[in-house]
Amino acid sequence: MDVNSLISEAKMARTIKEIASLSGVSKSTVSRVISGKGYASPEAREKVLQVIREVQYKPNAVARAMVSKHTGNIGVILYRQQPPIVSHPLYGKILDSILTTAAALSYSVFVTTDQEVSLHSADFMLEKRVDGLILISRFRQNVIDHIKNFHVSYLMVNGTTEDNDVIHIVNKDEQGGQKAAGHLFGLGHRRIFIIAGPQEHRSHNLRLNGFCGHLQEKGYPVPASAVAYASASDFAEGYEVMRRNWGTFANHSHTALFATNDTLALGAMKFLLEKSVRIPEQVAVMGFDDIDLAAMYQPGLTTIQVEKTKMGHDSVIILDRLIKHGQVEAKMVEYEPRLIVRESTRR
Amino acid sequence: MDVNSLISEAKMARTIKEIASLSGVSKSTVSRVISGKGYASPEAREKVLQVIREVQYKPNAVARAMVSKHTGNIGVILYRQQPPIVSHPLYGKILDSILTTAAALSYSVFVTTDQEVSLHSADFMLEKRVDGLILISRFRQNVIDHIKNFHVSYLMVNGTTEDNDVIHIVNKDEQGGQKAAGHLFGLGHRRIFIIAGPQEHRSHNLRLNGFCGHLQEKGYPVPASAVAYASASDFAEGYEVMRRNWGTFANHSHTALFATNDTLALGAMKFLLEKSVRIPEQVAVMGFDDIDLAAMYQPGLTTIQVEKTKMGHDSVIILDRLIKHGQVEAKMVEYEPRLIVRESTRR
DNA sequence: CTGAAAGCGCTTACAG
DNA sequence: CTGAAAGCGCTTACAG
Repeated sequence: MDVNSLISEAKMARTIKEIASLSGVSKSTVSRVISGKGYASPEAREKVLQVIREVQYKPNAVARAMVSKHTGNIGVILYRQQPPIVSHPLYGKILDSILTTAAALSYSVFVTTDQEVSLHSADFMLEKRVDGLILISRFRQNVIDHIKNFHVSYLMVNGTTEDNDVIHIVNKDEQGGQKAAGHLFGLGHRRIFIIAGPQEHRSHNLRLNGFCGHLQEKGYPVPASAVAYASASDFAEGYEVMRRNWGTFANHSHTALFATNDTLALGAMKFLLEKSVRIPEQVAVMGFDDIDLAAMYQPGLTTIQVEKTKMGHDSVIILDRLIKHGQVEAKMVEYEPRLIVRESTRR
Repeated sequence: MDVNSLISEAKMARTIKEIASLSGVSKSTVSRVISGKGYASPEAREKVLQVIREVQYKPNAVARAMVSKHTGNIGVILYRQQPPIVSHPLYGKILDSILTTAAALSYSVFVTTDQEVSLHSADFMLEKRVDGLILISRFRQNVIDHIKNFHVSYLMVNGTTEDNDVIHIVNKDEQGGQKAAGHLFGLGHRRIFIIAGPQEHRSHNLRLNGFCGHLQEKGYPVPASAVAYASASDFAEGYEVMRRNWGTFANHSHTALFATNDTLALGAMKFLLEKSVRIPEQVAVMGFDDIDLAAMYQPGLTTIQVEKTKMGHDSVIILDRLIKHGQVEAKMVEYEPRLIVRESTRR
């Protein structure tokens, strides 16, 4: 059978063996010209390359992985009880950046989601023999311990864990909380209401602490009555918490509102706007994260910017180093958050 | 070497061979108890299962794929020139649904992004020997032709192509456009301004046609001066187009605005709100898609809901059938869009 | 019910 | 410079 008759057939998945026979050389030689390592005469090389082009041969990455012991795949596990998964305003951005960076380094990426305590996704990724794992959000210690048990590179982005062995990529949330407080305080606000997201999340907890700590230092400790704890961190909950606390809020003549993330802040802001509260004239509002929506809202939301793109990018770069060298310089990478002032606090 | 000494070692990737020797049976038997097909004595089964548990054996999916000829992986290629990729308000939702459904069917999913004309991602997925491919958004014909060349199941979600061989999963955009026009017309609006997204996108084009067609039927054809063409479909562009057309808009005393997607509508709305235009009293505004942001905005945006979750879900179900049976009932699956009325058109 | 053998599509030494 | 052989970790007939 000659090359042309093969070309006219429907393209099936070819093998290196077929390429070898069509080129009149051995499998070994084909393998060498494809990989570019090992010798091959110019003539052999030329012929092989030509055949490969003609039959549109695509090397089988599965077979390659089988012998090379690495798949060129990484897994991203995003803990979420339910959607939004990738459409989460913060994690989606981190993931975008992970995808872009991974592609540049020729990794393919599996994206999975799982319950906080479940080992299922992790096991699945382990079976697929991913070269590395990126954990986003909060994972229980049993999941971490389980992953640690196996020889796989992994790290955690924006996560919660007391485990110091785990490589962390995080925002300086406490410092961000301080900056937020500093901004509002500098504007003259003394009676500030706070909507605090779930405190078992490291970031919400640190942001709240940073915020309150700064005001305390200034001599204006935050009274317990000025903090409302949200049981979730989404828009609907922000709206609802504000609604529930509307009485308290108005009675104590608060002049500003801080929420430990933008989504909560925006939910609360929608409620305030519905009540015809003028923002920022009557109430200044601040969030945290700088999700896209913060700039889109009217009025634009003042916030503390988390380096989502940098976090995603660096997580892949660091994971790549971990995969290739088995170790990495620092256990903890922290990013300085930045104050973004928009109309919601501007006078 | 006995089981206990092995357990105490760091867990390396085990092989079926080790399990066999630890259990005192052959590889074949181990394979049979794992797969559950083929006979194995209760004693053998018990012993093997116990050893597997003890050493935390994870079967190597790569080796499995090598022989079974299917990887259990599917690839999602999302065409995007640049971010947002997964954080795109519409595609992110579709992807969430794809991830959830794929997980339920035990598929792992690769998420990649690519330029419209590039074959790179497709080739990469082909080399990884994915069982199937989901194409989201617009792909040029050369990419489609290229994929078609290989024996891989694939389909297109919310995409643009004249190729009738391709299985499509789409929203009834033209009908949606008619519904939008019907709603505004029913409210008494006769002078409606339109911001139309890039017309090379099937959906923007059909939405515009449906909208204009309906008004024409009612005897109120849309004058060319009432349509502004946007060169992109994002928020910034919506804002900018509204800004540029503000003069025309006000002069011709338009009472309503329709944009071919929510993001454009919201951008325009932000501009109007900044100009202190009262919505909906002075201008009613409508978008299309029903992204999360539409409900979050103040005022909430009236829109035409696209079945994002259903589209994502069904794309996986259909792809799965295609993978398993090589064919599928219908070439085209269309969803009926639904009108969602919110404050932006409510009086 | 069980094991030895062959084979999936590659790569990697090792002879020549 | 090139080819034959072994092997990656499984599964699948095929004998026994």
